[in-house]
Amino acid sequence: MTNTQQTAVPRQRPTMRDVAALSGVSLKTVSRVVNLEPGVSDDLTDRVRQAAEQLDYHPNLTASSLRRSDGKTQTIGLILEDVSNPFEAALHRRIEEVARERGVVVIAGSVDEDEVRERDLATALVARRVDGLIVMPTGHDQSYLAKEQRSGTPMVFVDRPPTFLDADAVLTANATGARIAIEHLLAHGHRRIGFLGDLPSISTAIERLTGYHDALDRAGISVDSALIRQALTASDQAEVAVAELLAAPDAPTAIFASQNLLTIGVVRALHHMGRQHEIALVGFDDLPLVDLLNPGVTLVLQDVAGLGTAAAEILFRRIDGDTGPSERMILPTTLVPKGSGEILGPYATSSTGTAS
Amino acid sequence: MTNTQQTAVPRQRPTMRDVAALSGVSLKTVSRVVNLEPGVSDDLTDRVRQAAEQLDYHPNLTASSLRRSDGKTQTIGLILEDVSNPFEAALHRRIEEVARERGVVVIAGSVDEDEVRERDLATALVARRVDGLIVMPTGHDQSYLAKEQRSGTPMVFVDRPPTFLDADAVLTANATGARIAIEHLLAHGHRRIGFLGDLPSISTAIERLTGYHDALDRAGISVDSALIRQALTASDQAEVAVAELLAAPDAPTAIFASQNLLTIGVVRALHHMGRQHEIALVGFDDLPLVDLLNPGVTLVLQDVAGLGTAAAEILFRRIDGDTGPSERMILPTTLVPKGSGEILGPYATSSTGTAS
DNA sequence: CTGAAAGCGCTTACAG
DNA sequence: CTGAAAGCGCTTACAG
Repeated sequence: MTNTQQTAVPRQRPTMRDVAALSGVSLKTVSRVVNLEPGVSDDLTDRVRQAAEQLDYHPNLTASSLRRSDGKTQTIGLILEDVSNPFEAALHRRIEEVARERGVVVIAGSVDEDEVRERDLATALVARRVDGLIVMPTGHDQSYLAKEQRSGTPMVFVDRPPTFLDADAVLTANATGARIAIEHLLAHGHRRIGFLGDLPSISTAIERLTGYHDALDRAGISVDSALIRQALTASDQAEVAVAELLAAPDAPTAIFASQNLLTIGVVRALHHMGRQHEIALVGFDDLPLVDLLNPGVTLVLQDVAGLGTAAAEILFRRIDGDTGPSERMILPTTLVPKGSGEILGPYATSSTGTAS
Repeated sequence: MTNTQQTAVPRQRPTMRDVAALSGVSLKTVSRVVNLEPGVSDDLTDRVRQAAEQLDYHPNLTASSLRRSDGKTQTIGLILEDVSNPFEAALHRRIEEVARERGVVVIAGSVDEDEVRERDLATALVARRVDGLIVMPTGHDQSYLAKEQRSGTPMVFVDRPPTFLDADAVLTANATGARIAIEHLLAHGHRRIGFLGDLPSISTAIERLTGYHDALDRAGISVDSALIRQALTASDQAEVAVAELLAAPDAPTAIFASQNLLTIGVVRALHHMGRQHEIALVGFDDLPLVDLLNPGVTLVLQDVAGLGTAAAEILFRRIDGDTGPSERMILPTTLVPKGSGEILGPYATSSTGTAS
């Protein structure tokens, strides 16, 4: 009756050997019962179960996967830029759900925009012999993963395609999404439309700029490079850029923010200037609470759930042995009018805006 | 010169044995070089390094941890309600950062509010022999973890304390935070203050209600249970609750939303009714973009970074062998006035509001 | 239906 | 300074 619970010495974890000894059978019989292999008599099955229960035996999956012929660890790796970014956290959740149905867990990690961290994390995951990898690439060269790929670690890229590597990828139709956003603004009577973009080293940033060009080209409007501001990575930079754009002569009457942090900066700038009902705005990517703003912010939404689910499903097909040629899946975007994108521009006609 | 790269058969991964054979040394010497153990001649070290490079050898951490005397997998588990919830995703990121400095990766999983999933995830993590566990508990009984704890898996609880289990916990001062929120509203001349709460089965929900009671008690105001709405789990429920509260005779002039989803519902309801400048509001937990609303929403913020960092640091102290009595760390909140909480109530005096 | 031996890829505990 | 043998906890490939 002494109170030794608090300072209990960590007992050794029981092993199959312990269960075998207690139930008076061989190791192999315990293994059969634990793995639900058929062909063990009811009597022995019961004895093993009771012994396992009594000892509180829990199988060691790492030992089992080491010996097992397929070598599966029932673990996959997920390389993100930042697990706490809402878009990526949503991606993570979808991937987790697909994995969970198969008894697989996910090791996720953040590499910011650091190529060295991307490689270090990949190494750490491979060292743990994950069954596969889902990567949102940061660096501009994923050829370092080719050896791993050939060694039998399947990998799927998400949101951004791999560079210098042939692998599956699940992407958003960034150019088309951006083009539709610009066409929406054109339809509402805007001709001078500002573009706010992220680092041009990020493939999605370039694709969205391409969509901007495409829309203007199709409309026969020449692109004015003074309206294009790139390499913006944070909302305060976007805020400054908007102030500058609107202060210039021949200022834009509408703005396209090609990433959610930049959209925040634009909203902030317009509200501070009190011009939120005058300058039209369409943003790329979701933003919470945006419908409570006045005006609401018109957004181009990616299919985050679709991206995550598809990436995970393709990965598991590969893990299951599919060796077909690499696949590229492109998911469409949706433009959701909320108010800011429907502000009429100087070229608006009486019929403008009825389409949306 | 045939193009076999595309259909390359997965080569077997090279092992230490392969490196030993190629460099003409023993397995043990390779192990010494790989683990940077001292006392290997420069000559052999070079030969081993070259062979490893040539074969593209990468050590198998799962095999090494199986044999290693400390048995560490350099992996920890994180049990959350939802990895995509902003509060939890931020927690995840902080924990990841602390882990990364030690070469440890994080397996995180979501259990929603499902006790069965909580146990299943814990089992999956233990099967992989994680070095420790950080848990945001969902169920109302964590005694099932006692055996794991005694078997030597350290664990730290975060955000919510464990039930029926003695373990470290890092928590927010929920009652105090709620009390300060109510005192803020009282100071601005409100006497009838609505309370919106989550499921009373969630400990933090109860603590925040306690803070509400405390503030009113201290002010000598009797609690009117008609103003208290509990078991609200989603923003639309909060929206309905606000409509009902404000429609009642002797309606509240201020509202305290004790959780971020509920705050969203209140904002939505007030904006729809056009009463956002009339009814005061303080919310618990962070909400993005809230400063762009009109009025901005006054919030009680938790120290998310502090919670995550502290939980991880305590866990690693335990993993390193600290066997001291279990610790409970309570982090303070911060009230950030943004406008909605400073709307004056019917009992406001001329000096009201100067304090904040 | 049951089990003894070997081995997954590595480290430990020795011996030389 | 180097290495041969044993073993971490389990599954494989047999044999009975």
